[in-house]
Order: sequence, then C-alpha cells, then structure tokens
Amino acid sequence: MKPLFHPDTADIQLSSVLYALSDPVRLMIVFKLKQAGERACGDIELPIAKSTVTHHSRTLREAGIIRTRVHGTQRILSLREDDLETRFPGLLNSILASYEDTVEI
Amino acid sequence: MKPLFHPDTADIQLSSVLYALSDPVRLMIVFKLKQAGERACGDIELPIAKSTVTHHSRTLREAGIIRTRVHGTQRILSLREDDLETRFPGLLNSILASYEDTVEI
DNA sequence: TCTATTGTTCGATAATCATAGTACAATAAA
DNA sequence: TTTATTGTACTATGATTATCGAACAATAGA
Repeated sequence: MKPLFHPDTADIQLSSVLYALSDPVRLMIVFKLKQAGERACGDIELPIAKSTVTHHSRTLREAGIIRTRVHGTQRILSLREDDLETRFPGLLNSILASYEDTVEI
Repeated sequence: MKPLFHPDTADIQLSSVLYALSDPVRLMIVFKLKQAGERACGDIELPIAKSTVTHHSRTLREAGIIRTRVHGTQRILSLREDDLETRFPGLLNSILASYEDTVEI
C-alpha cells in the first residue's frame, strides 16, 4: 500500500478545498463525517462503487479536508476541522451550514 | 446574441457555486468585483484570452454568482451578493475572506 | 493456514473543462 | 457610412475527471 499523503495545514489551498467540496458525493461524505466524528470508509452509505469511494477519499485527503488512518483492514476517515479552521477560519462551517439548509437530512 | 441566463435565487446550487469558485481565475474575478462593485468584462485585468474570459463569465453567471448587464458594446459584471446572502448566508464572505488571507493583494 | 473483510490499484471510458484562435455580431464613434 | 470597440459563437485540443469492474494487498478471524 502506498503511503497516505496529507498536506500540511499551511499548504492547504483554497481552490483545492472548494473543488473537493464541489462534488455532491464528497460533500455528503464530509457532512456525514461532521456528524459522526469519524467513520470507516465502508460505513459511509454511498450509492457508488468501492473504487469510486477510494477516488473521492483521496481527493478529499489530498485537498487537506480529511485525514485517513489505517486500522486493521479498514481506513478510518476523519474531518480535519481544526486544521481547516486554522487555515480558513469559518469556511468549513459556512459551507456545511449551506449544505444543511439545502439538503433534507 | 443569445439571451443571458441567470438562475433564480432559489435555484442556485451549492455544488455549482463551490465549483465555480474553485478556479483561481474565476475566484480572482469575483474578488475584483467585490472590490470594484461592478466592472466591464474587459476592465478586469486577467492573463487569459478574451474568449476564455467569456467562458469563465458564463460559468459564474450560470452558477448564480454574478449578473451580466448589457451596456453598449460592453457587458457589465456585478456580484449577486444579496442573492447569495439570501440563499447561503455567510458563504460568499467566508470564501472571500479566505481568499484574502491566502493571496497577497 | 485458509477464508473473509476491507479497501487500493490498475485500466478503461465517456464526459467535462480550461484554453486559445478565428470569425462574427452589436454598438459607438468618426 | 465606415471604422473601432467589445465581447460572443464556434471549433478544436489536451487535460482532467467521475465512474466502474477486475485483480490485488493487507489484515483479521476461524
């Protein structure tokens, strides 16, 4: 397995964050992590194939939005809330609030 | 000239807004509009071809982020700040604040 | 050790996109 | 009316992307 790249907090790019969150599936993943705290990849109910989940997870991780931790055969995903708050104060919460207003939970 | 489509405020999609703002050029356009109030297409200094500016303007307009008004041979662009504030309170300012923190103006 | 679980990697595909150049349309100005 | 200005329409292109299936790797459990 390849090592899991996570950008340093200072290297998180606004454009990358916005792009990563512009996909409905990824936004859903992030929202569920916000609610659940952390979750294994497979425990997030999504209407897409396994390999597609991997793709979206990588996009979110490389943008600096989530952290991936290995636990047995699982990959535990968690939101980098503190890092994002440090880098872009208020941004994540503002986006998630907009999401919550838009989607029926 | 084709009619200029502008989505109703209620039809503005979060994903579309985030996607439109995930491009550095478009983010720059929006930031300059925030500062200038409104601007003609050609008055926004950008390192890209005319036809590419048109492309980005359309993306922003169809996402509901800017309004385009015809004035002579010019197209005047303006931010739909009030509409965005109505639809997604705090979102635009939060993104622009993050942009301002990141880029040296 | 064998099997099941979990997720990645690889390859493929169809779609979208950012970019540019050229030609054109609309309007203003001379 | 002719010319200049401003931006769009159209076409093309190379790059990226979201998606999937099949094969593989790593680990846990029996």
